[in-house]
Amino acid sequence: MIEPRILKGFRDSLPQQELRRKDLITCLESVFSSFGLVPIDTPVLEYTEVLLGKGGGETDKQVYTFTDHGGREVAMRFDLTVPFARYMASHAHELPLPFKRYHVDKVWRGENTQKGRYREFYQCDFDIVGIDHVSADFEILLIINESLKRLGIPAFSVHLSHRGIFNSFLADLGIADRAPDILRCVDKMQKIGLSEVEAQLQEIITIQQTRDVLAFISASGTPLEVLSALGDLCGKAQEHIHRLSILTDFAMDAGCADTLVINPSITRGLDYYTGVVYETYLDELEAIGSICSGGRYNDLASLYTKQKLPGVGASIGLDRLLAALDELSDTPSRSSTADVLVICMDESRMGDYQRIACRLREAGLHAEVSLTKRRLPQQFSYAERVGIPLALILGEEELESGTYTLRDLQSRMQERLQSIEKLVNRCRLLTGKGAHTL
RNA sequence: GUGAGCGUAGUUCAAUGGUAGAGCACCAGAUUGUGGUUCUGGUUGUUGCGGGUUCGAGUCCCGUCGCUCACCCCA
Repeated sequence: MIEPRILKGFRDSLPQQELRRKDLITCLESVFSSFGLVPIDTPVLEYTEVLLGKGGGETDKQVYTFTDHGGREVAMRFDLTVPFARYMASHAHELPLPFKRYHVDKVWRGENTQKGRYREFYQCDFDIVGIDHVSADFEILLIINESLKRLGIPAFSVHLSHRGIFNSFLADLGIADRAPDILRCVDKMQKIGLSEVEAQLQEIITIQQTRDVLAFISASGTPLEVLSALGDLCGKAQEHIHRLSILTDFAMDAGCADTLVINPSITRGLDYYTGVVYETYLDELEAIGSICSGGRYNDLASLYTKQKLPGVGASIGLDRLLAALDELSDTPSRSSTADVLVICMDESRMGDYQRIACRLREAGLHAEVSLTKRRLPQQFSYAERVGIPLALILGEEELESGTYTLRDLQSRMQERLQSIEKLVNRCRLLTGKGAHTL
């Protein structure tokens, strides 16, 4: 016998979790579509040189690579953004610009595991490519907002910053060459706090420079107040600050400014961001970290093409978001999609059971039939355990008289219905599924 | 990848180196067309896996796999 084990950092998904994930993805996709974004797909495997580019970075060590049967050096995608850059370079001439896409799929990273951090996980990306314009930055912000609202998340905030402002500020201090280290350090602000960041910064730059940097990232208040403070600290970045202020104006006009926070300590670790950057936190679950982040990257496709393809986008951490939704909602999750369980009273009447179940299915209801005769309590318990709300009892009496006994498993009330139409209507009412629902 | 802690029944947890246990859950029956109570009976298991020390290992040692935490990085 072979032990049915699975690899570290890889997981099976039981129906209960998988249904929740699918529901979540369906909801997000409907939001994306409502903005006119279209779905795309790219291969799981790419040439190693395509994914790693010039290479040398920290991500290289985490990428699964191997030599295929034809001697090619191949790599599994570790995010959806880099393959997308390659995709745009390959197909830009076939696509309308600006191009808006979304992509939800698995990616792989061979790093060490931790709670909520796995070697195989889902990413959910949405981007607008082909224009470098504040309107695109704003639309991404709006999509983040709408997504979280539609998921029923009560309170969240989108933290916004701009790489260009910070870089210009660092250049003024004469420490632009250490920008990547400083950004990485400042990015930990949320997690390790101000004093720890200060200590780490002093190992990179002077005490005075550290004070300046801390003053910069500590600016807080309303978006307008922060922008004004940044303007004082960083005169050469007026263009970038102006862009953020237009973005803020748009957000106010669109009625989504209440979730907006300008937070200069947000930098994003990745070095390919060049403009606005986003991080999204749940007010009630800050400890879980950012559940949606992204930003503007204006040089991403330059590895693959001379054509200028500026883009802006964001990525939702589905696993984190699922964990968050689990904590926030108290509704029990189901492991069935059925609305009605047709009870088996007599195995020789299976044809009748399925015939009636099909009538329910044609009416848009999900009907599952018990395949063997078991004691009634067992069939009821099964339905309740997997989350099927209704049971349809078709015994000798009902089949002879053409009637239907419908039981509400939760209330344990049941009633006799005189026709299939009445049965359908009653099921729709009890499950909250209107006639229009499919 | 580096460092640390943990791994016993489906689950939550016990067991001075000396016969592997309890609650909950689960299954069967009392009740073959009605599940929430009660009663009776039952399975709870190669103590993650593999070696070693010992008369004897869940317990001590080594290795391995997995989980958790920190670093790193990030979703």
